[in-house]
Amino acid sequence: MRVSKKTDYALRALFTLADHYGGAPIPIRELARRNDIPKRFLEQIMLDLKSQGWVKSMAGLRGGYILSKSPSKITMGEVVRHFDGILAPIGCVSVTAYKRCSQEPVCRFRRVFLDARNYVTGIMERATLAEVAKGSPVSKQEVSTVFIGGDGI
Amino acid sequence: MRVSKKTDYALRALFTLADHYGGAPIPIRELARRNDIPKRFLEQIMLDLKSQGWVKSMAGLRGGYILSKSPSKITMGEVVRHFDGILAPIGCVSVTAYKRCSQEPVCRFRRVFLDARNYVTGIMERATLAEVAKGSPVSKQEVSTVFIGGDGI
DNA sequence: CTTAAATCCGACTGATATTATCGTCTTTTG
DNA sequence: CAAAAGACGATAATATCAGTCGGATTTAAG
Repeated sequence: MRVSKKTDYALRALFTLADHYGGAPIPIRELARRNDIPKRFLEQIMLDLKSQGWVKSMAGLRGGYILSKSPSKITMGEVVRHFDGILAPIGCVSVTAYKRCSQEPVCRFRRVFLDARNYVTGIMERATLAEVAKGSPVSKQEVSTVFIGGDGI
Repeated sequence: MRVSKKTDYALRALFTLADHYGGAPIPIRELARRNDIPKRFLEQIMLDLKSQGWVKSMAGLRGGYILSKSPSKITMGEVVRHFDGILAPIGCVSVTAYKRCSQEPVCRFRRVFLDARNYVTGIMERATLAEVAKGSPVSKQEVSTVFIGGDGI
């Protein structure tokens, strides 16, 4: 799985909308500002999210976007799959975007990628906006924190 | 982690060489034929593998390639990292190719990708050519994962 | 009924990565 | 010396990424 900027931005926007679920619509300008996303780019993304039925829009003054279903009904896996096409690291172990490989019958390492795929799709498909926003654990051994990038968080 | 064709081809060639570790050198033509890889493309890849110290070459008649170290000393993780640059799904959770993100202090979903990264790098770094070729298990059998959503597994 | 704020739509672009291909040169050994 | 092999540098077609742009439409408030 590789997560593109587009997916990243889509998730940022969706989590913001999840925080305000039930409230007034939030305009793109505000979503862009709060999540540090190029506004014109986010426009495209929001239209895409709308066509997938994850958000609803209201045009005009005081318009904007809201989630069109409960945050517990949208998973990170769906979103990544929609924008990046695949959760698996390689086509031969993908369920939803399987691509045949001539070496499959004799491949030595396919099972390793399959293992990775199984774990990743597992957590991604269970990662609903609601549960993730709440901070519910995602895996058994979620270590307290791993500091990456020098100065931690 | 996304696995490119180049990485895929490199792994195919390496596993073939691992099978013949200690034996005579195998020419590119043969590696290409056996693994269904464009020969001219594989040339490039083998040079790259050589510059990384994973294989050695012998020019001339009866020449070809051999592994330059034991199959137990080369991991799939190293190979993927070399060719694709990153094992993590996104820069903000990468250790070896960390990229700062403006939203990191407030990001809701980073931890989910971090979890995926931790699992994937774990198995990839344990996946030596030797162990994988042998068929040894590489995962940690963490079947009873955590339930994020309400409906369990 | 005008206007400002918002979404909607399609085209376009520049940069980079991917997946190779090609021509030529050098090295080795039977 | 000839055949087979690797070494090296250049080129190229295509795809993907990450936006940008211009303008049209919708809506609520004044």
